[in-house]
Amino acid sequence: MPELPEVETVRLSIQKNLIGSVITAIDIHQRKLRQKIPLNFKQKLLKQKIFAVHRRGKYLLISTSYGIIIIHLGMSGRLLVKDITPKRTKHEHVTMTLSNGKLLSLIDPRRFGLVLWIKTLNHPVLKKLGKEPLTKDFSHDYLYNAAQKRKITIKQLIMDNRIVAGIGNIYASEALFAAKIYPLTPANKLNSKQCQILVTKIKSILKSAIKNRGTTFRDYVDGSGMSGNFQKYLKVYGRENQPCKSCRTKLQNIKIGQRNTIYCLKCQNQGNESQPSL
DNA sequence: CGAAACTCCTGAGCGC
DNA sequence: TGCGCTCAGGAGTTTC
Repeated sequence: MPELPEVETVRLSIQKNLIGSVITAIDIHQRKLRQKIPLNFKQKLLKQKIFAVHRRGKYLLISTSYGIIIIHLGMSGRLLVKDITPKRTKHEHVTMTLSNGKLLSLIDPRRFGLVLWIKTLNHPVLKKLGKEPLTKDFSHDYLYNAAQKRKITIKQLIMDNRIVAGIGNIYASEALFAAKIYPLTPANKLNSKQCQILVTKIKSILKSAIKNRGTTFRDYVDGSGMSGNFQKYLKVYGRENQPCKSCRTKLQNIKIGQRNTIYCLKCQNQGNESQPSL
């Protein structure tokens, strides 16, 4: 499930093949994704040149000479740059032929992904997004202030893309473990120090995951089909009933907002007065 | 307004 | 071997 580090890894792996290329053909085999791919998608983008590939949260932004392609990989999405082959693979919903002889291909079995053409960055999908976690704007003051007004759990807060963009279930779970914060803690019960530690851990974990080219748990691969490495460093995600890497206590699983949340009962103290150490 | 429940979708994994 | 069931979950929508 691609979160910020996986999307960034895809971006880095596809950008060299895209920049400077012209889109010479577009084939849409399945329009029904999270939103329907508009009928004018092809007409807008045909013969346009690609200038840059950016990322915002979990969204990829491909800038062309006329507008921008927004791609979200949802749960099971893959965006591959590959050689042109005669037959299309299963669940290959959109392909774009490039002037350099490559094919940009979106494969998404569960169809939770998104492909849109937008004229400018001033679009509702992007405007709703919160802070970019690896920028200075995402500070402990910002998180603390955002948390003060909210009764939801801290895990739900950091997974809310309107607050901070790009953190999903894997990295939220890992960051809370690293910060020694109990995932069910109400957001407004966190003190300033805990926010500071949490922000620091979110940044360091995301950076480390990008360095390791993301987490391959099930489906995820980068733009060239290569798996990530960060799964080797996961401390809680996917480790229900296994011993905590820090204290050997059996890790617990709870549902928070319908999502599995693995945590250590001992390391992630339930008391607000706990003073997590760095 | 916030919060929680519900919705979309398909492959994998399971028991029988 | 294959059927039927459950689960995974990002983000939009609905309900209260």
